[in-house]
Amino acid sequence: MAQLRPGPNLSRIATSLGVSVATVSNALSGKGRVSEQLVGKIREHAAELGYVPSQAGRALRTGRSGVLGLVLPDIANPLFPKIAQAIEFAAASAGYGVLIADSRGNVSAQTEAINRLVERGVDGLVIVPRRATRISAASCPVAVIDTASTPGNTVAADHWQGGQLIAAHLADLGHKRILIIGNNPESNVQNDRAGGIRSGLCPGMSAETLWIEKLEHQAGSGCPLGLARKVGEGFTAFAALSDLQALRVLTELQRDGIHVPAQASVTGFDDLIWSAVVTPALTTVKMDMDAIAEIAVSALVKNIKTSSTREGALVTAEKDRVPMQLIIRQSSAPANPVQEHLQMENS
Amino acid sequence: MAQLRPGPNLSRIATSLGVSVATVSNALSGKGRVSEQLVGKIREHAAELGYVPSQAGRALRTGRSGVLGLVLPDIANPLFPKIAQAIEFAAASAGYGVLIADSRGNVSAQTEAINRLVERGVDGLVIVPRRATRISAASCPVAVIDTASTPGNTVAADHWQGGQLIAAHLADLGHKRILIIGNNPESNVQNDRAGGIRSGLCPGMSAETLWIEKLEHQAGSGCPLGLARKVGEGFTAFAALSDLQALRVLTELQRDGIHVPAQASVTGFDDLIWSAVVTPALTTVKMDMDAIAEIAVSALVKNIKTSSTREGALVTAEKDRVPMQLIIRQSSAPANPVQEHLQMENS
DNA sequence: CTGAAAGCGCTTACAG
DNA sequence: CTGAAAGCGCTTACAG
Repeated sequence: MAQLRPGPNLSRIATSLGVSVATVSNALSGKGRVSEQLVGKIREHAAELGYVPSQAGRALRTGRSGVLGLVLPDIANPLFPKIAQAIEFAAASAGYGVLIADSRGNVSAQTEAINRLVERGVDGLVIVPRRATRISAASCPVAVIDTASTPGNTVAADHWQGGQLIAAHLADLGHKRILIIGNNPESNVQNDRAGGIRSGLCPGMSAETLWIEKLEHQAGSGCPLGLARKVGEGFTAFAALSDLQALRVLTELQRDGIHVPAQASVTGFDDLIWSAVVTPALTTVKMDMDAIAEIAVSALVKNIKTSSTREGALVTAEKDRVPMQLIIRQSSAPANPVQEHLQMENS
Repeated sequence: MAQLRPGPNLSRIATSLGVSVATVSNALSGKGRVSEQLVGKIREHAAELGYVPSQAGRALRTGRSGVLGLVLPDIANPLFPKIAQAIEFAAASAGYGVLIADSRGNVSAQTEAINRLVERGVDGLVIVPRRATRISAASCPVAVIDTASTPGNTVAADHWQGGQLIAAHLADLGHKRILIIGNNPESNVQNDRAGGIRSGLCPGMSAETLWIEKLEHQAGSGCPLGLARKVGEGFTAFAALSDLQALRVLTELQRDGIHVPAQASVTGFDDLIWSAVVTPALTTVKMDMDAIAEIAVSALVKNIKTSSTREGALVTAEKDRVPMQLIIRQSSAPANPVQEHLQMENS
């Protein structure tokens, strides 16, 4: 049988150096009590040989794979890149790999995705759940990222506070009538954001909410939202509950000859890739994904290292709310001369 | 020491059934020659017990982890969701898991990411390279996804042909002067697309290329591109080399009072999430990511199963070019009454 | 400070 | 058709 892993293993280093594998293992891991000089010699030799420890061997022995699973409701979601990047970074920093699984489609696909990951032996799971799914305890520690309203949630952006930032910003700009625009009345995230906006309104301000239908991505753009008419009715600010909807709002207004921000302000959420690219650039509220990922991963890792059984439960200790941050861009500049002047200069 | 994996293992099933582990293993894998009835009994019992094979044990024994690595130049890239989703699906269908790594930043980060994955014991690697990186042969099979112009490339969308689709579409619409808009003259992908467009022009048509600077995502929108002036100069079609740039073009034109598509057509590439959402919806050219992923993964899997050594090289046998597909939406409807009528009806 | 030994769970020739 | 045995590479008590 061919040598499957061409690289050297512990015993090759051991024999080559005339010591035992146990000593090599201890020297390399820094755990056992090995003499300084021997440690040096062993490490040097290992490096020379280009030794790479076998994850399989280690995993079999320790019962830990060193891998975390990431389950997403829909990888095609535009927020995904940021989540994945942040989780991957946090995991890599903690010495873990990240296995992905897409629960595209329904809830049963989510369960399947979780199972696939568990079968691959992940030590823990980061789950961004679909709608308001309750995650039935998997057989490993689980961290859930969504909103405070989600049962079993561990950590999330403070969407409510994010909404308040939008409200305060629009108040500063002097807006009185706000139209909140979402596409999913069932979404915890969107409800938190909308609630935050309403709770943050100042006296004299009012808000209505418009739930628009979800677009089929293939089908081309849906019905016009009639936003120009809303401007006619006196709405001057459109607060979308996601940048994707903000984009829809912005382009429809522009197409219908409404000038943004001179005639109406548009704001979004999430600071998605295009928010800085469109003209005018979108004012938005950003999650601190790196912080969220860091909290989720470290909670998971702590749990993994603590409990010696793999029987996992939700890592619920924390329940962190990570504050969001307002990013002011041109789409919500106030429609007064001073601001317009400034805006022209830096555009 | 606590039982790390709570689940049953082969020997538990074996003793519980009074047979040998070898027989259980053979029955479950369907490889060995085990009597029909015994196979049935064993499988049934395994299912009852909720047996999940240990990947670690299997990996250690076989030298294969059953995991593929996916290396991306920048996970924050908006194309990433589609790539990841497609690769994950293709891999899962072939019985493989997908470990991700982000080579954010420079080329050395890419090498590091590859090493991290190799150290985790991936059986093969799917790499979307940065710029024109040459992938130095890693110690496992590698499939590279980029363009035909990329050295060592295995499979990619036919970006050139995609460009030709755009050219033919604009020709059909009666456009004469085309402005091609890209942001990276070094990019193989963008050059292929631009070349395809130019090569597909009909007699009487002409194209110029405008390379715009890359936006810093944080910095807010960059300088205006002066597109309205280009309309004044007689350009009637703006062919962006990616939907992100198309979005920038579309919103700037609209902000400056140019009506799309009445006064100018706008097209993009990639069918990114927002292309169907904006008003007017973007005409674009779509990659068949599922096909690309399927080809890359199956080439990898074939190579993994064939070669018994893990010494991998680039899986270069195929060199497939997967055709792209034109998706016509409102942003490039011709500016004649008939079309405008149709457009109103289905909008 | 160092080493001999056991064992994690699996698969695969080989023998019966 | 079935089983006994070896061994993948590692870590961890335990003994010296």
